[in-house]
Amino acid sequence: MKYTKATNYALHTIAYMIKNNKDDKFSLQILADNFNISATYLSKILTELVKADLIQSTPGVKGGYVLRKRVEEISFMDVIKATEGTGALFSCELHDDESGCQIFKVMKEAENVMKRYLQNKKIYEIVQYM
Amino acid sequence: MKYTKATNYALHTIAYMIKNNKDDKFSLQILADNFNISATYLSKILTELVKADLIQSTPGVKGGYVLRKRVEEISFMDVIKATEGTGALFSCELHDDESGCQIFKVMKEAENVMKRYLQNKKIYEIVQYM
DNA sequence: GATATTGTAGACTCTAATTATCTATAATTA
DNA sequence: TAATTATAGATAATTAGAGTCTACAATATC
Ligand code: SF4
Ligand code: SF4
Repeated sequence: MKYTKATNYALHTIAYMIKNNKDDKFSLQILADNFNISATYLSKILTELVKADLIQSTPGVKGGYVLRKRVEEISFMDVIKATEGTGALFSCELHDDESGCQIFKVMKEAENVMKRYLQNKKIYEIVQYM
Repeated sequence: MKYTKATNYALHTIAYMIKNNKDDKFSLQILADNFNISATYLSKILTELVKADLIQSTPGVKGGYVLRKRVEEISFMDVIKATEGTGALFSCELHDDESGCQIFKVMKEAENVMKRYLQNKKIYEIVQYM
């Protein structure tokens, strides 16, 4: 069980945008060069952030990505949710109804305490130390 | 990012043993039949629990598995650690030194709050409700 | 000591997810 | 219209997860 690299790239991209003039527009190419990955690949990741309404994209000349929210409103969890999805970390198909299951309940609550922590941590808070 | 099925099987096995006379010896075949998986596959999983000293195995006639600890000492985390390993959920190779990294620090602490929760939850506590 | 029983190690297979890349297309500005 | 920028789609490589099968080692019982 590991976070995907996509989550890593997404977190870094947001951190990068906040760090380098949070109101600027950033081009895909510039951002992708930072990680040495292809622009189309990063695009797929950033498109998830667009769908999550964390950033906005505009095509065409002078286009690029720009933050959609105030930095105080962008938490680690917001980004992670966009790239990792919302499914539970623990699930099973042995019984087909997990509700009322004690094992599931514990695992789910454990997941929730982690997520609450990440929801309360904003990315801008740590950017100044990078 | 999801927990592996091996973790699911491991948790269920321990819960099963606690529920069905915690001092008995259980044969691999009996346990595997519960999940409809091959005995050798479950063996690989249970061997991890043996290495983690949670259960003990004895081969030969009248052999099987038996709990190694008092039920008060077996937490969710103990079992999960055995099957999922101890590596961090979040890691990266972009910078090769993660220590001092702010992103890593947040992600690691988030993971830790989940793990602390799971360390405090003992399996026997929920068995009675299954 | 031979035999039946039980767990383990190793080789191996199958599938699905992750991690990408490349090409083509759509939208926008100048 | 041409240049620029993001996105969708097809596709491929790699890895991790999930599982089986065969052979083997250890133990008890006769
Ligand atoms: S007891 Fe819970 S975790 Fe176990 S098989 Fe049933 S629903 Fe799944
Ligand atoms: S800043 Fe931290 S998470 Fe990002 S690449 Fe460096 S070590 Fe990894």
